Amino acid sequence: MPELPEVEIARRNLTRWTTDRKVVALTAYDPVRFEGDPTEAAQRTVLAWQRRGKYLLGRLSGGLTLLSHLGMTGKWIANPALDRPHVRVLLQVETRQVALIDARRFGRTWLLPDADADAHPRLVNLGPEPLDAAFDAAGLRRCVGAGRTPIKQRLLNQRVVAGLGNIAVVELAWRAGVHPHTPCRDVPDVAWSALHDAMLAHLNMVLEEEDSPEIAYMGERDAVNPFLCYGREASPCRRCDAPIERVVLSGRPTFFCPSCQPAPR
DNA sequence: AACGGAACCTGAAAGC
DNA sequence: TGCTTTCAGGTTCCGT
Repeated sequence: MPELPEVEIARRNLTRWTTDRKVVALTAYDPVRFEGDPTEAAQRTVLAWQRRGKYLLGRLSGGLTLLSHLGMTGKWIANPALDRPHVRVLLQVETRQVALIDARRFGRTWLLPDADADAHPRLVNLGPEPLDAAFDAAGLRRCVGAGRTPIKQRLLNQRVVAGLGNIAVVELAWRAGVHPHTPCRDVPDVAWSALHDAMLAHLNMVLEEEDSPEIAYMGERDAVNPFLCYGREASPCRRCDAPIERVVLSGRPTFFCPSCQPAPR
């Protein structure tokens, strides 16, 4: 269940594993979730891996891009065991192979000409990158706007900001002391810099905490909950000891502290 | 336009 | 123990 930090870690791993190497073969085992002709990747060189929101773009020589979205359970790993289940895409380069593992099959992969990838409908409407140095608290406020929609729902919209997921939004609302239900127009002026700080603090914490060749997502065996509020229903709030509550907002599990994140009137 | 709900999928965990 | 239900860090689509 990858969000921005997990996708960024995948980008760094893929860069380390495949950049400047020649593609021996690209294989798609799940045609329904793969668009394009995988055989066209052979003999090309992997030039670079980029990230936009939760999307990975693998640039190949000769003007082709391998576009990848990890869905809910996708992850790129190096040299998978031969009996590893759920291998959906296999990219073999000189000296190594990397695989997209995706149990739930919500992930999607495309092999497209660069121009088609850059103009892909999934990418063109994405909001700004949270980690862009030019994206500050004022920018966040501007993108979110002043409507009646709950702040959590707005921040989950990839057109508003690209890359934030359910956990990130739960975490940054807790960090900033803002209730997830707060209508955007009612977010206090002083809260915007707190929200922006919280966003960066959360993303950077996860980038550091989960940096590894294979991330164990929540729910997988061995997974440890590294988050401050998410998934901690009924546990004491790390700031004030009040029990964390769980509700459903926009169909997604939502955790908050009723004491440090007072409900909007 | 905005919003809720269903759909797309599977497997681990909880419930009976 | 074993069958059933619930739930999950995403996104699109469709009807009201």
